[in-house]
Amino acid sequence: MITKPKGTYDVIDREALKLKKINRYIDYYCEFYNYDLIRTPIFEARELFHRTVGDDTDIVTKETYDFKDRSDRELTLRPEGTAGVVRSFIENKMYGSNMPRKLYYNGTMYRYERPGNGRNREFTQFGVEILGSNDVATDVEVISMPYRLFEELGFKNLNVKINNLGSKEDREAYKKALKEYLKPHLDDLCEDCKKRYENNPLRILDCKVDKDSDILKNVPSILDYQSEESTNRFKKVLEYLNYLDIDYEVDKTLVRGLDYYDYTVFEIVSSENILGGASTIAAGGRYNDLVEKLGGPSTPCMGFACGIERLMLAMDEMETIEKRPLDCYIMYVNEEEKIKAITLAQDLRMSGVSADYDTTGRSLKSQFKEADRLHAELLIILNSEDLNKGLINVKDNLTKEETKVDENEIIDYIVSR
RNA sequence: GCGGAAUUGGUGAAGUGGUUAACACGCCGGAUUGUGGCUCCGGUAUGCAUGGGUUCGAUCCCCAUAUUUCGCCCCA
Repeated sequence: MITKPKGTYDVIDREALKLKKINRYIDYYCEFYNYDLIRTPIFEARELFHRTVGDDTDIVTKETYDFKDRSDRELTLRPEGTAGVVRSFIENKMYGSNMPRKLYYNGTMYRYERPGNGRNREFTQFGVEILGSNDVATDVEVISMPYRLFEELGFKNLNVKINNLGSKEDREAYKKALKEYLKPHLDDLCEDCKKRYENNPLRILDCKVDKDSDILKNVPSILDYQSEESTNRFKKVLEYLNYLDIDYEVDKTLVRGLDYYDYTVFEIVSSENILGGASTIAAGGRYNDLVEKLGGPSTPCMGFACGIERLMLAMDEMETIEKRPLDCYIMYVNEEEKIKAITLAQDLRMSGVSADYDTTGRSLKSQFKEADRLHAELLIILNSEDLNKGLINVKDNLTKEETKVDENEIIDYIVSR
């Protein structure tokens, strides 16, 4: 038997219903928040992700799916969504008009990592990018939009963790201070942190191993090394969050795994037990230098990405998902009735009524059972005798009332119910 | 990449080194030969992830592989 590749999964039955619901909410919400849909390629030039996500990040160094096509082009399956959106923004010269540009995407991403609960090699992210605004209202919108969306989907205990990484200069100043502080304690840190000390000292802050050590408890705060402008900006973000009634918690150890972030960064965490270690359902932040870095005009941006699989997982705990009931189920036994069944089904469907009938040659009894399984609201029980008189037998599956309706009026009769 | 656990039908699962692998749900058929959902009766794994090994004999013991899962790393 050929099985699915490791780290991939099929979406069927109940999962499919959950996915449909999530996707509907996403499209609906994005419309009301005035975001335009964007779809970019699933593979891009390898170079793109090195320049955006960062050469030293794990995502790029250990987790990408890289391949050469038949003309030896170096390509990579996208590990995240922002890079492609920014590339498209520049390539299509979207900066020329209609700024800021508010975009949303919803598609599969690929990372070669160890699969687990809420983690897959092919996974889906929905995300939003606002390009061309440095206003704090933008930061707040990008945080509140997914927060409200998740609430609407049924999430109860959501928590926003937020931090301010400041400008590039702020971060350089802080890194310096951090290294200064850690230098005498270097031997007490875990192996990974020793490596991080040189490449990416900020990441030591959210190290799980050393988290509870006194060294990290007394570490200088990133918030103390920022310019007045940056500090005031962050204050304003928090103030606006209050206006929008978003619960948040400043977490000064929150840094993100992608290199392009600056100023506001955040995560939305769910406390649903089923998520276990995958409790972060969305995360994002500001990236004011990225567009310029990729060759576009200096454009401040803010965005987030959300893991659809994690939403689907958590939805199991929250509610029953049921298939929408069928409007009509048509039953028949002989050939004459069958022909009427297939034509009537077509007419009903074209009139906006969902309809179905048996195609496996089941007994009438089984057809009744099937109708109940589908929660059909109306049963159309065809029989030759009535058909010859131009009548069709319609039974209300709730009241059990049966009516004979003229063949020519059947569509109107059902539609007007 | 490192360490632990798991893997029995469509599903939830019981089980034992030795004839036909419980039970339940579901599904199919019948009682009711064209009006069901209740009830009753019957059917439903040549098979216990895959490949080796130990054994007279393995689903059960051992090894390997795969997949899933938990923790680390990382991250959505």
